Amino acid sequence: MARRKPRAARDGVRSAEDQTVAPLKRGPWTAEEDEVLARFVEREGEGRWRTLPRRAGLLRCGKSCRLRWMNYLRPDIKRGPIADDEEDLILRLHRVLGNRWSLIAGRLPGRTDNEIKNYWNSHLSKKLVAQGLDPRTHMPLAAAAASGKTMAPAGRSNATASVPAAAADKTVAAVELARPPAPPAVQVQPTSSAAAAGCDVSRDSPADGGDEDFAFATSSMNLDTHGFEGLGDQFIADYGAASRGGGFHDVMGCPMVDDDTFTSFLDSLVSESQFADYLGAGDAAGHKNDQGGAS
DNA sequence: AACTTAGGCAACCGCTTTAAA
DNA sequence: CTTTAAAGCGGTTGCCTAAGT
Repeated sequence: MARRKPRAARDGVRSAEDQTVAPLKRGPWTAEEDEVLARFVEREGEGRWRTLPRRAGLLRCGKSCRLRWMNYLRPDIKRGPIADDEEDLILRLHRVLGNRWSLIAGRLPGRTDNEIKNYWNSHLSKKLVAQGLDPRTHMPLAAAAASGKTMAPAGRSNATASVPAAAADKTVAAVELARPPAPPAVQVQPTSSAAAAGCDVSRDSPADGGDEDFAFATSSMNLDTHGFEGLGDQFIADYGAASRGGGFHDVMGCPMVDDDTFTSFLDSLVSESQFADYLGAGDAAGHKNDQGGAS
């Protein structure tokens, strides 16, 4: 449901994308528009969003069309309330990934990043607070307050605010993992270490299918005295060794893992049994089950 | 019944990265 | 190498509605 009054109508400002001949429509999508868009995309396929409105005969910007399709019209969208197992998975993934909504959504078939983000903001974050946990760090609120170190907002905004774009990377976290912070629990921030190591810690690229690498994600973990999920940092090292068959790579002076490794790691979160397998046998060869990239 | 408040969520904004020209 | 278009992401906004007073 759309209820937002078009911003242009509120402040008279039009974006560059709106500087077109016909005034673009904003706000709620009508059933007719939905039908036009859905039919067009089904016929022509996704992509070329910028020109799609004109080709489809819609008075919307391409961005709006893409968003509408991705978050609402796509045939594989799952409707209905978030199930308990989905909620549990979101919690676990968020603990690892932070506010990487698209990546989290990529592990919940049929769910969109927007949906998960909204669900988090309106339900889960409050749930954690009610349990005495910091929704950003998943640490006990008292501990977080005492340490004065809380997880910076995950995702690009944080990264961009503190790290030059060119400094983004897949590698930093592994460096941190090799030297986990001393207690009390501290949320590792990619920023300083990235800068120090000259590594790149920002978002993943669309080209890699949307999967963040293991390194960045783990940089968002709570590397407290118990390690990830209380399993201990050794798990991380073991996991990397098992899934790569040779331990973490070392590239440009920064140990790192590839997308497959990280994907397997995420899959292990999706499946408790797989997770247990990793802990037990360390045989990750049969567990690679990439479900695709982000939404 | 009328009014106020808070929650939920779709849509939009600003920004970055990547690829193509 | 530079510029531009396209795609994608996370944060924010603000309308609608249910609950509370």
